[in-house]
Amino acid sequence: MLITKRNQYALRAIFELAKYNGEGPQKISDIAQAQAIPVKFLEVILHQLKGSGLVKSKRGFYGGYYLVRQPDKIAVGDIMRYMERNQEQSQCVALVPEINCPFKGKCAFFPMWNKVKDAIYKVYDETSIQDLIDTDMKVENCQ
Amino acid sequence: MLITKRNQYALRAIFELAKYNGEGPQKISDIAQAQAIPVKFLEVILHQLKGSGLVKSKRGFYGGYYLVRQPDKIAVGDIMRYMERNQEQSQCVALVPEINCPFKGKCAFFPMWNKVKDAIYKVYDETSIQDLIDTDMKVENCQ
DNA sequence: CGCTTTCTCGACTATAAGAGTCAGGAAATT
DNA sequence: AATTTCCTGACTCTTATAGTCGAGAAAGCG
Repeated sequence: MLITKRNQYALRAIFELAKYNGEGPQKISDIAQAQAIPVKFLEVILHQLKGSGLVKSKRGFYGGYYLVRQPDKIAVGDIMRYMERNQEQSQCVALVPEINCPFKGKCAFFPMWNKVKDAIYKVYDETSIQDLIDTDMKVENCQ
Repeated sequence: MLITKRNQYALRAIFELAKYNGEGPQKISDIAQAQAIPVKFLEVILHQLKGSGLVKSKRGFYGGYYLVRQPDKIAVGDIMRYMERNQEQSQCVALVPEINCPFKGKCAFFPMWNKVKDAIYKVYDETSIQDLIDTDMKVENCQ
């Protein structure tokens, strides 16, 4: 699979937060239900996302998660870049861990993999969470 | 990993065949050695690739695999499309098997995933095996 | 012809990344 | 004080992918 569940869930969680942006913190359990994500797994993911500075949380009765920025100021690329940050350094364009590459520094495919990566992130960077919400509304109305 | 080993090996195998294009069939074992691919695994992959019509094989003493088309007439996209053909129908843009999608037909992310897929295949289609060989020569000379 | 080389091909096992869970703890709120 | 919610590390489970095995069949060689 091209995109891990974890990353998809991260995207969907922020998408869900954006829907209720300005209405106070949203509970993990509600987000999980709305986006069909296992609650415990989402706990882990949202906690991880705090590190990105995109979301903050509040504990207690009226607790939950909320967005720090407006949905139109958050690009999908911001989220994906954060979620993939650990792989970035060590991997040849999100593909082969460089340590295991038998063609270190002499790989004919390297430039192409880079182009692929750039092309993917171009789409990610051109898509804001607000765009996704707009799409969502269209889809809901049509069918 | 974005690209499976299997698909990378398929690409590398055809790349290797292209290097010796016109010099008769190349043995699996030679290709495997040159591209650091487990022999038995490569057997499976090359056999699979016959179905694409890109390669043919010959058994016996001077046997091996060879390209049907010229390297400049083979795009990386041709290979990748063939290797991923089974996933294509059932998967939402090489991502989530549609059967398991909780948002059937109403997914706000669907258009973005399509754009991503198109962007990737645009790069693949614009890169011929001959391009990779040209890149390879440059890389070899520089270092 | 018999021998070697090479591809053929289904069935099998192994591995590792990712998915998801558990259990107890800590802060807010009422 | 009680309840609700997030916090957090350590754990297990699952599945796709990777890779192997072994017997067989065509092609050429001498």
